[in-house]
Amino acid sequence: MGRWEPDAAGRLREAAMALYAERGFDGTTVADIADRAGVTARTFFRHFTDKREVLFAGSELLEQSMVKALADAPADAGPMEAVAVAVLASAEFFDDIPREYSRRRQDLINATPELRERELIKMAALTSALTKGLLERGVAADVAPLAAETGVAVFRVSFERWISDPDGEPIVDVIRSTLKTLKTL
Amino acid sequence: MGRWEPDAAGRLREAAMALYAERGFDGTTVADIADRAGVTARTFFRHFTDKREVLFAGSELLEQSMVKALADAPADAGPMEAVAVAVLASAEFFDDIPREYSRRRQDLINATPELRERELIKMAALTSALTKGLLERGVAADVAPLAAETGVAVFRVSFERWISDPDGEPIVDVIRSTLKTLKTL
DNA sequence: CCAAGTGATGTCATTGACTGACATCACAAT
DNA sequence: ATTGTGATGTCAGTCAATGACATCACTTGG
Repeated sequence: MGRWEPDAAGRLREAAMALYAERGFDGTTVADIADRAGVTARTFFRHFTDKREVLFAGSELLEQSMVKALADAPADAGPMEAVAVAVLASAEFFDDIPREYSRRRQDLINATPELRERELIKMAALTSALTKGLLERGVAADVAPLAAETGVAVFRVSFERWISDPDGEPIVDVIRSTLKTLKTL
Repeated sequence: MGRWEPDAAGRLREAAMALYAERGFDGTTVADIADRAGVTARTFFRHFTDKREVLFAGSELLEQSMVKALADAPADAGPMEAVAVAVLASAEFFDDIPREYSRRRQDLINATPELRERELIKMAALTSALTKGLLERGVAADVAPLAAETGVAVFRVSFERWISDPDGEPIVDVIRSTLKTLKTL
C-alpha cells in the first residue's frame, strides 16, 4: 500500500457533497471537507481550484466528449443534426453516475447562488465550445451560435427532466424525446 | 456640509472602475477602492455585498423597469410584442450613462471570469423575472420562458452592438433594429 | 543494492474578502 | 437642551486561497 490512501480527489468530492448537503455550502469550510477526506486543506486546493469547483470536476470531460462527437458527426449532417449527435453523446457520461447523485447535486446547486454562478459559466463555456466546433465544420457564422445555444438548451432541459423522475427513462431516451419535441416547434 | 462627503456609494463605484481598469480586478483590493473613495473597507461592504457587486449596482433598477414596462404593455399585445416593449424600455436606462463608460465596464467584465459569472447570473435573474411577468400576463407556461429568453438575447446582442461603435445609433434604435432582424428569422 | 530523483502530501506563514459588535458624531426631531 | 438616527469608523475574528519549503514512500539509473 502506498504512503497515502489512493484517490484523494474522489474522497474530497464525496466529502464535499455530503457536507454541503448536511450543513449547506456556506456552513461548510474547506478544512471540514479535507478533514473528512483525511487530508489537509492545502491538499484540497491542489486538486480543486476553489471551494465551488469540487462539485464541477469532470465538466471538462463532458464538454470534450460533446465537442468530439460534434467533430465526428457525418460530414453531410446539418448544423442541428450535428448538435443533436453531440448532445446525445453526453448521455454516456451519466451512465456511470447514479441518477440520485445527480439530483442531489443539482438541488444543491439550485439552492446556492455561488454554485449557480459557477454552473452558468460552465454552460456558457459549453456553448462557445460547441459554437467553435460548428464553425470548424463550416457552419455559417450567424447559424453556429444559435445552433449551439439550442443544443445546450436541449441538454439542460433533458437533464432536468431526467433527474426529476427517479424511475423515468434513461437520459439518452429523454434527450431523444426532447430533440423530437424541438422539431415540432 | 455634512460630516462626510455625500454619495459614498458613487465614489466607491468610480474608484472601483478606475482601479479595476488600472490594475485589474485581482490586482485591486477592497481597501484600495475604499482608500480612493475616502472611506474604510468596512463602509465598502455596507454599500455593496461583495467586490464584484460594485460593478453591477443598478442592475435591479434595469430589471424593475423592464418588468414594469412588460406589465404596462397593452393587454392585447402578444408575448413577443410585450417582451419587445420591455426590452425597448431598457434603453432609457442607458440615457444617463456614457456609452464609453459602458464599453469599458463590459471589457472589464469580459476579461474577468469572476465578473462574467456575476453577469451571467444577473442575466438569468432577468430572464426569470421576465418569465414571471409574462405568466402574469396570462402567457402560456411553455411559451413564457422562450419569449423571455429571446428578449434577453435581443437585449444582450443590442447592448453589445451599441457599445462596439462609439458613434453608432442610440441604443433604442439598435434595439429596434435587432428586433426587426429577429422577425426575419 | 544504493543514490538521486519524483510526486503527492504536510506544515507554516501570509494576504485579503467578508462579518459581527460596538463606538462616534453631525444632524434632525421633539 | 435632550434624544434619537443614520452613516461611518474601529477592532477583532473567520475563512478562502496561495507561496515557500519540508517530508517521505516509491521509482529509476548505475
